[in-house]
Amino acid sequence: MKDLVSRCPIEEVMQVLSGRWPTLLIYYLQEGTKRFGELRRDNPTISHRMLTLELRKLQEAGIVERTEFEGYPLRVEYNLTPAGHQLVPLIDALGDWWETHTSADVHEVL
Amino acid sequence: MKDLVSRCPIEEVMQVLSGRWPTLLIYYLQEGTKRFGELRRDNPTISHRMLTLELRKLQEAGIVERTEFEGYPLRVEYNLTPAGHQLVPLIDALGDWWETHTSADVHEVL
DNA sequence: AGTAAATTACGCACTTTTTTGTTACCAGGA
DNA sequence: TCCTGGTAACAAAAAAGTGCGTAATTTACT
Repeated sequence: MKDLVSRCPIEEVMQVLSGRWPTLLIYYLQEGTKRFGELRRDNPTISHRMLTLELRKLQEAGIVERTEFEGYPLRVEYNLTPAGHQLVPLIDALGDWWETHTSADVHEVL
Repeated sequence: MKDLVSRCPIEEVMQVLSGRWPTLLIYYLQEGTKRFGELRRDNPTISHRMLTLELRKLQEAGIVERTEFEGYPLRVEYNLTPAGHQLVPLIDALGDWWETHTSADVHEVL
């Protein structure tokens, strides 16, 4: 998904939230401040390249805040911004919708 | 995003909604029944292969319903399912969140 | 005391994998 | 022949993974 096809805000959010990692990272950051290495341990299958890339993207989108501390070894902390926190219930709502609509329903792919 | 990393419903929805097209297609189908060709005209930059692929995915996810009519030339109609309609406000909420949080805010990337 | 090694959060270049696009082809009636 | 709504095969593009390097300080060993 290189660039957008419309100027619709929905397309813009989805560009940020699309993929396996954004919502997972938001989910873990919701628990509180996390360091780079902690996030790696939280999701062991992400590569460090992807993790930095995704964190940068979320940061640019104003969802995540990055704080770098002086000293060695380098220490960096990640948090959700206020906007990021506001986003959480919306994402949860999607999860809830999915659960309810896949449980009772008719269209099951068996 | 080949397969999932957790059994979290959020990851499952995002697998379906990720990418440029799913939300756009839902948006257009919200207007009512659409035929394959109409959807192509609605989003001229999608390739017909992608369109079929995405529609199949949405269909399997229980968001879209496909109705095939006998006769030639072949006629096929697409609709949102009830679950699909319920999903719309949730997606809109994301768009609204994006709008409000990118407009007033501090983290602008200029 | 002196040296070696580990630590943290990446960036960069290169390779592999995955996704998307392109083209050709199908059916049968107007 | 064109129309519709596809499918299948191959090609191109994009995304993701891998391994190496880096910085300055602690810790580990001899």
